[in-house]
Amino acid sequence: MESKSNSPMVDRARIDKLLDDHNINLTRQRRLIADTLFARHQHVTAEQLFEAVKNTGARVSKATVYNTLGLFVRKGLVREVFIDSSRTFYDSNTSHHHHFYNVDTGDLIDIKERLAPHFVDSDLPAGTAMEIVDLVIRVRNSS
Amino acid sequence: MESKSNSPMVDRARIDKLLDDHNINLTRQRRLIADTLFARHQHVTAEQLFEAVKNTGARVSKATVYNTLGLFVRKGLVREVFIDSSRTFYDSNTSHHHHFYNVDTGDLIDIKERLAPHFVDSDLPAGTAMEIVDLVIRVRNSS
DNA sequence: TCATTGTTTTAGAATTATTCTAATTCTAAT
DNA sequence: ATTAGAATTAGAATAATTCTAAAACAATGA
Repeated sequence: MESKSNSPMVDRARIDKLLDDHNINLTRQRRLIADTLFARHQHVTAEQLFEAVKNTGARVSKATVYNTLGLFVRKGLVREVFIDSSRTFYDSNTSHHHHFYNVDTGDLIDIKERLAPHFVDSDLPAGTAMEIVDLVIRVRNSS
Repeated sequence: MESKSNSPMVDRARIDKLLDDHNINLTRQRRLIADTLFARHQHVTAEQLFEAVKNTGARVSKATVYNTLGLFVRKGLVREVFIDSSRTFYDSNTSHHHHFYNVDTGDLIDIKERLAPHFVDSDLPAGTAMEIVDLVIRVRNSS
């Protein structure tokens, strides 16, 4: 039994259900991208994901990787983490957590503890509601 | 008494001293950029600053605005705040504080209180040292 | 079943933020 | 003044991201 897929067959149903549960229409490209992205918990850039998908032998354009990641973000499947102007990461873990970013290695590491301060509505600017809290702690290798 | 400068003469000495105190060589372009940037506390993108400088009648290239902002960041005169892939703000206030970002208006608003969690060395990944804590609370207009 | 129409998705092309590098300007020494 | 080296500038190149026109798909009716 052969397969061109980059993930074991047992995962196919899981990925399909994941997309379906989030009201995302199934397409060949979206499956390929999701297979690679959700193979494990990871932080990847659009470029890295594009390369990873390409390495499975699949043909998907970079624009589609961007479009699909944007869709996944809107649908709550992945979370965007903005590190700097040329490093937007996509985190396959959407649970509420924060990140260490190692400026020397480029690694993004989860902060397990919920150490973020708690904000209540009255803390926010008048007429606004909280969307999301982004906490990134930049660290460097202590040489 | 006339002046092509976009800031009152009383500020000239202040700006010059500011750059000098941070070991930044004075040049025509850097003065023009700093005059506009430090006219008041503000959060601006490189593009906005470029336009603002241009509106004073001065001729400075956009590349120089980018290069100069990068230099100012390295010298600790301004702080970079990464909001998303096409919105890097430069904050003329370098004191330790965080931001509300209104996704509807694009406004960046200081959080006065030091509500960020306190991290000690042992909280950090092994072999790393803290660089900076970036906390951005995204809010939206509650319609 | 097969057009027809409207909707969704894809990906090449265009855009735009940012960086790079070659040319220019400045500084210091002779 | 002239040269040599360092610092600075800005036009050109790059690369991340978005746009849009074409392609694929879905739904409807003859």
